[in-house]
Amino acid sequence: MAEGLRERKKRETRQRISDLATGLFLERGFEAVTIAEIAEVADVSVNTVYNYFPAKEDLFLDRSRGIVDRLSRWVRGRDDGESAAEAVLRELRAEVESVSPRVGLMEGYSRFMAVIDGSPALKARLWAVGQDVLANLEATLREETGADPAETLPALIAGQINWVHQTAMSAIGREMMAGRDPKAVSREVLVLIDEMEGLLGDKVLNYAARGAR
Amino acid sequence: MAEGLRERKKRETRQRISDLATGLFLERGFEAVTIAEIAEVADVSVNTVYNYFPAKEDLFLDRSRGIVDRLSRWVRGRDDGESAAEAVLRELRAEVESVSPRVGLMEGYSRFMAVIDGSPALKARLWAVGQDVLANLEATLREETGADPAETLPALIAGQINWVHQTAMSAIGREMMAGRDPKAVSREVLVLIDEMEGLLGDKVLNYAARGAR
DNA sequence: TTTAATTTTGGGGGGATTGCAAAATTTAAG
DNA sequence: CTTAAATTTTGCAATCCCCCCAAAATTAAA
Repeated sequence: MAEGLRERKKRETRQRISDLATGLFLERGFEAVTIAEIAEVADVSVNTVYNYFPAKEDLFLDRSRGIVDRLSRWVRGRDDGESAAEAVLRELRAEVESVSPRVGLMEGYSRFMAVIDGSPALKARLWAVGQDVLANLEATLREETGADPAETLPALIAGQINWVHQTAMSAIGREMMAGRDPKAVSREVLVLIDEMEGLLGDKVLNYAARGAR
Repeated sequence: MAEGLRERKKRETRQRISDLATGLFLERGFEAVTIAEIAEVADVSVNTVYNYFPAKEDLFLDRSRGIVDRLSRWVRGRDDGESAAEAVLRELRAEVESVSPRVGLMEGYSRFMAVIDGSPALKARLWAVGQDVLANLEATLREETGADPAETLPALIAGQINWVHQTAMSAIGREMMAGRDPKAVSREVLVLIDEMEGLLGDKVLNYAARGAR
């Protein structure tokens, strides 16, 4: 599967447009930058921008697509005897504890969050992504437990697990945007995660334990 | 405080525009109806429509503003010895059990939900309203418990309570949209609420109990 | 009746997004 | 290497949401 010139160019063009656009957004905010301007800076036509990105938001949130199965992967990879919620808590803690940029714990994330915070369109889009994550998780829980389609529990458990994840992520976003130090935020969020775990009911904490009974 | 001619006319005009717009949306969907068309049907100028409604979505979700303090009111009105979560569960059950149109349990709600479901803009707006509800609830919990501003628990409890409410509401929306009978949905959702209560942790269920120390 | 305050309207324009067909580029074939 | 087919880029026109401003119409107040 050798990659031809055409494919490579397409990939490069797409990346260049996204990078330049992101730079402009970080500098001046989402709404202040026009598609026409991005096209000009990237030296392509406006239509070409739309050939690669269906909407303006996709220029900034290009990566967010890759995380729709994040929770699902964590659940699928749970250890023996470990429940779905426990696996998510463990993985989440690992990311936070290691001050991973994948959860936004990095220098410069504050500007990124500020751009999102300043744009209702971006916030709405992020929420939509979150909905996909939730639907995905519910489907995974159903598969993993072989639950009857009429069963409502998987959706509820997914909701609870998703709440933990979302709450942690938004806490990170909020604190980072406030200019806090990533390591300090990491410590705080770990405490927050402990607190959330303490609030969860036993049924949630034990749902879909691998190899149980 | 007699109401002058001017005020009455304004109120009537606003209502007429909203009603006509809603009718068109229900008939043909949100995006398929243009503001210009609404203005024409209402016999006003496009600018007048914008004088009353800041955005197109407000023409359809005009009422949703009045519910931002719904959960807060329920919590504030909790009985002696009753916690915040218990109060919300009680009020929610009462609404659902009485097949109240306020929670969407009514004839014709299916078409309403279908319009929302078919429009990302409307869904995003509803989510934003939900965020307001959540923020409101958190503030109320802080007030009611006199929690320290640095305390994170109120936000978490608010999140859990909000989850119950949102989940119940979206279940209603989903089932109603599927053309189910309101009374049947009412019964089902009551079961769902029981199930959710069974998932909540004790700390959540007992938070902010009135009169407790 | 005159004057002040408030609404409505028309006109203009910016910016996102879409559709279409022509032009440019890359690939494949001969 | 030349040519034809496939793919990408581009220009152009158009739709629609939304905003701004000043003139015109309407209502309230003096």
